[in-house]
Amino acid sequence: MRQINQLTEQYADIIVDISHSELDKVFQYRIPEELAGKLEPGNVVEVPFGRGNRLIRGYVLKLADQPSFETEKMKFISRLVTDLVGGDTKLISLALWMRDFYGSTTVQALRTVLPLRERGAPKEKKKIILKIPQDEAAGMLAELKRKNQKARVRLLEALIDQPVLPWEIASGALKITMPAVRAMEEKGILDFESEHVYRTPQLIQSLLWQEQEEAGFLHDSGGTEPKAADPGSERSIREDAGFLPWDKRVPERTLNEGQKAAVDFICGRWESEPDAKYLIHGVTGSGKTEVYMELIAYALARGQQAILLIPEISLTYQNVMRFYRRFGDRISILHSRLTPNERYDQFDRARNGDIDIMIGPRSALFTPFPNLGIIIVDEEHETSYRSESVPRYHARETAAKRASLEQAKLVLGSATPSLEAYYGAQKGEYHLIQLPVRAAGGRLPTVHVVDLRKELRAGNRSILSSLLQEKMERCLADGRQMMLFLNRRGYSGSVVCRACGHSVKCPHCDVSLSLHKNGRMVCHYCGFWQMAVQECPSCGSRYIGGFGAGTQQIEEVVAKAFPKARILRMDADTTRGKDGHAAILHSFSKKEADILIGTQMIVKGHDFPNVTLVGILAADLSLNIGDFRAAERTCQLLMQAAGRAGRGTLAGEVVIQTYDPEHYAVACAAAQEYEAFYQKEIEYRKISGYPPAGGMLGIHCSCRDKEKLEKAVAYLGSFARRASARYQTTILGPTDEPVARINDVYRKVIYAKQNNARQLTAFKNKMEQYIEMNEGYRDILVQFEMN
DNA sequence: AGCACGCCGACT
DNA sequence: GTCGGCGTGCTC
Repeated sequence: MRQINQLTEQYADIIVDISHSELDKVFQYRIPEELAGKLEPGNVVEVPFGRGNRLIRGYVLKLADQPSFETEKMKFISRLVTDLVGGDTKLISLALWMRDFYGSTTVQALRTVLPLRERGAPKEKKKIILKIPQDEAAGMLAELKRKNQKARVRLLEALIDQPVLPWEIASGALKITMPAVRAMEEKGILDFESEHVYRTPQLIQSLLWQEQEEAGFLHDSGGTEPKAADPGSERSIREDAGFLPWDKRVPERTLNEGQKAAVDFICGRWESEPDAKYLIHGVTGSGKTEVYMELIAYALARGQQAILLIPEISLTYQNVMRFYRRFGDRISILHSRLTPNERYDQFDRARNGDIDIMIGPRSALFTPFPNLGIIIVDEEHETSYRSESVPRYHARETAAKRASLEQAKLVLGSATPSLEAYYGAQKGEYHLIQLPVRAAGGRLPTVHVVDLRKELRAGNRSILSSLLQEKMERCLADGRQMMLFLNRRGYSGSVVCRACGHSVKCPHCDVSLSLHKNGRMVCHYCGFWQMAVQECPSCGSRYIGGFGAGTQQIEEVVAKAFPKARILRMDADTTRGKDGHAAILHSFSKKEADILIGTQMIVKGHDFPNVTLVGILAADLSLNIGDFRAAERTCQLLMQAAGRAGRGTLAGEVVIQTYDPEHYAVACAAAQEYEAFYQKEIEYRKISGYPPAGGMLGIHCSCRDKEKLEKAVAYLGSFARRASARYQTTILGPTDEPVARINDVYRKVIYAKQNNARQLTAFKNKMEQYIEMNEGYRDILVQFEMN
């Protein structure tokens, strides 16, 4: 018996749950008898670690039949934490790929890919509390100083200043270690407490979400589908959305020629090209969603599951309802308001076969379906597909990787594809599918371009050109609605002195404060505010005031020009409330307002059939942001904004105001010619070696200490230049990030360009290794971003 | 990261 | 001589 066990004994390769490069390697453990045969890759276990054998969490990477470490020294796994079915070998491969490609520790990658259920009440907050009176502590401080017990002196000084001290501060800034605290605790000087902090009750959060759902029901009938016009009120829709099996449902409307061709094209290759990738380039309103639904239905019919990625912003009730109507309860939806536990539960349902379709932002990509058939990335060009935390993965690229691991289809969809996707299509990595006509039969809008320089020469200094004013009048007279879109990028509303040019900056961030109507100057990065100044802090002049156009100012101007019009404004301020965003859109769709004024957020994926006019107030503002994607962003934004007009049966018009009408981003958007834009832009990328023509690595460094950062980054830059000879990379920088300081943390960046992805990854690894080895980067947060 | 082990300076 | 701080090195 024992011998048989010996012979068949397996060993578990485990990654310990400590994100430290020194520990970022495989540790092998023995599997106790009671767990034999029960472990699978992806399981979470508790293992004894270190001399003290303290129990820590670990991830099972794989099982091995042969030990790769002396078995005598090998310890046993203590217990299985989540006794759920593992077998997530492919997701683990995906995590390891993410680690290598984007740069992170194995744990960080695993944590992103295999989200964990938080245990009971694990969220502990450790604190140190001074137990003796402060004057007594002061006496003790003198004694400690005499004894030269530096660590304790630092701690006591801090405690006299602040009797309750969070452990993070003590261990971080003060470099206090556990033994020091223990000793002082024993002497009765302080108390060491770990207080259980419970996260916000989940119930409230889900209620908030439901509330938004309720609001969504009310205006869902404003959707484009003719079917929604039935007298069925919100109640019957809800019941209809109930729990019929998906295959009992009918397609919500028949597909047009183009849609049908797209579906046939992809389904026709389902078997013969199991890991084929597709890019659907469909003009705004071309009905990509219907195509997605057919593809998903096809996958489901074959016993496969589907993931639909959407940008967070377009997770509106209208969109979601259409899927519910079609697929019923086989769907689950992730959204930002789910707690980690709730999110985990949804993944669990996917694993158990309770659901077949997952819809959600970035993170939905990691849904552990047993037989994934298709991944769809809607609005593939959206910037929110790039994660801002390590590993800084891009959902489009990662989806492609997962699709090939699972032999699943990948479908990207956009009206304005990213250069990456379109370039991929040109190279034959993606099948390109064009949907050039609007599904509802509507025509693409007529676009007018207004040269603001001419306007100024003609003596019109208003934000509204005469053409736009004219169109607005017409639109209002016809009882239609309009959207005014301000393409702004942080400049607007800044407070500038007209005498000396001084602009008022946030004391914590390197951005100008924005002047708001309530007389406050607000920082849009950290939320800092102060009352508006009356005199210039620099020269004392009284000629200081708001400069540039913020949405508030535009609202005022429009209100003055059209006193009878009902205006809604949507920006960071008016949507701050829990559901401000949805409430405003809801109100606008109910025609409670004639004019909707807003920033980027009004552009994304909302259908308002009664909107016939879209005004873009300053098209080129985002051209000057100093990012190689500036032109791409601008063109996409303009085309998307223009696409908001004439979504129903009514013809739409668009007025683009610009200082730079000749710029190809503006001109191509105005002509609605994506292809032309792509040709110009890819040429520029090729010449200058920017993605997607070449690979680019961003090394983002940040630190609270400005000098330390500058010094470290300078060294890093010169090391990068020395290494660049071997890896044939071109180094740019170091330079400040576009926002050089946020919340008192300074930020710098170095870029490396290299056409060969493999070489660039090797270069990244070299840099990673160098940073690990050098003490000088201890306090610097370094993040890699692969493009 | 976090913990034990061990060296060296201060004080009974 | 001993106490205990703080540096050093290792973790299957």
